[in-house]
Amino acid sequence: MDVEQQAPRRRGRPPRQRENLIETRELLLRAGLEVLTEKGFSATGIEEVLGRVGVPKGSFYHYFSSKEAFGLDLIERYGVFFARKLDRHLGNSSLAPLDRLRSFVADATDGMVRYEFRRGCLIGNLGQEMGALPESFRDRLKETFEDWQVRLAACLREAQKAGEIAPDADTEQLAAVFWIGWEGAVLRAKLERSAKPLEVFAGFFFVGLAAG
Amino acid sequence: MDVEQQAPRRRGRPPRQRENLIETRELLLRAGLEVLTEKGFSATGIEEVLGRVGVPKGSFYHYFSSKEAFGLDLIERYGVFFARKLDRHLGNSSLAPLDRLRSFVADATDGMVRYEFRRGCLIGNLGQEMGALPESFRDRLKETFEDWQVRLAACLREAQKAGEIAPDADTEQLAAVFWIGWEGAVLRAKLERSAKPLEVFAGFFFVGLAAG
DNA sequence: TCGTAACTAGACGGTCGGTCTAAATGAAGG
DNA sequence: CCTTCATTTAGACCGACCGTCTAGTTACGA
Repeated sequence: MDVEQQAPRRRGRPPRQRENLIETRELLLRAGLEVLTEKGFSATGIEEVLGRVGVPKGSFYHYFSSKEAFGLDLIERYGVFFARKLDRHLGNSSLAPLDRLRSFVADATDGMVRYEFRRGCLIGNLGQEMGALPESFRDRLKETFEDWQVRLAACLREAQKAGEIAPDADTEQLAAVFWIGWEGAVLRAKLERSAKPLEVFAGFFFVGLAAG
Repeated sequence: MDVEQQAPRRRGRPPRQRENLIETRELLLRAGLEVLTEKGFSATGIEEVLGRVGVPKGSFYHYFSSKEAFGLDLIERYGVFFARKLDRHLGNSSLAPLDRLRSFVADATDGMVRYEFRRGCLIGNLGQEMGALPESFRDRLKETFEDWQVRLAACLREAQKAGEIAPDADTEQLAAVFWIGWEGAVLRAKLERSAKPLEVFAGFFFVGLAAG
């Protein structure tokens, strides 16, 4: 799924008939996502992103006012992309609530395997880097985590109704634990180049769920 | 505990009588630890490290063959420092085994509070950055985690003997879960500038331990 | 006192992020 | 059709900074 290099670009305003052509801005965002999930923000130069898709620097600063703005856009984008994936799984009412979470775990694990554990989670990456990032990133990253947490908590409440977990369990807190641990597992999986950490954490989480 | 700036340095080989004086190399490592736990490896320039302690660039490359070598030294150093801290807690036989782990958690939490959540775990930081780091770091980081895991597993076995956790629990795996989740919690605590993630994860972990 | 090892000063080349100007092209209006 | 203007690309350029390296300074041992 690598972003393919576009053919050499013609100068000037491009013809409107380009419905099949991927827009430059879109191209930059996709490539940015790829690179930043691998290397993070500080370690990535704009030029590397540009090089991947054969877009010159002038275009970048036409579409984005700065690297910081580009990063914020990527966070937004990744948050939406991920929330959609999450909903696809957690909202799948043909499965029992906890099986929906299991299916998300399987999907995410598969995603890491597919890229040979080179790519992690953009939000986790940037969170870790926060010490070196523009302060504007912090709230966005926090909000993104909270958003995911809300979606998971809803699923856990359903699990509660279905009797899969204890009725007095704090679903909000359990959802928080999941994302805390999951990010740790992704980090570790990237380091070890192995799906083991993901399995180990998920396994423990499901056991712990039962214990409330 | 910030590394204080040394007095302006004289040129040339320093007099041997410097027992009270902190050695330059030592100074650089301490400052490096401070900065890298905050900002990671890629985002940190050696000039920032040098500036903190008033050491000129030439000295750096006298003591370390490269930034990479410096980083490897820091990993080694941090690993030892942390293992010692771990042993102090987990080997404290005046406490029940699980209380020893609790005391480590409290100590580590306190450490993060003290630095206002600006500093995280060096190993976790670099692990996340691995995509942009020299490949030589990978094994060191993995080994460090494994080392911590072994130490914790020993403590958990004691807990098992003391009947604090189920006799058939897989202590190796539980130790792995702890470090996976703990790193995630540290990441999140840094992002949120709050001890809550640490508490939330630790709380869940201890409950899950009981459930085996 | 001289030679060498230990250490420092800072120049150097290279890269990066961001800006800026020029050029190319399509769209809209007459 | 032809002019004008908005849109987008090309890439030179600048200042900042990074990691490396060489020349130089100083202490120590013989």
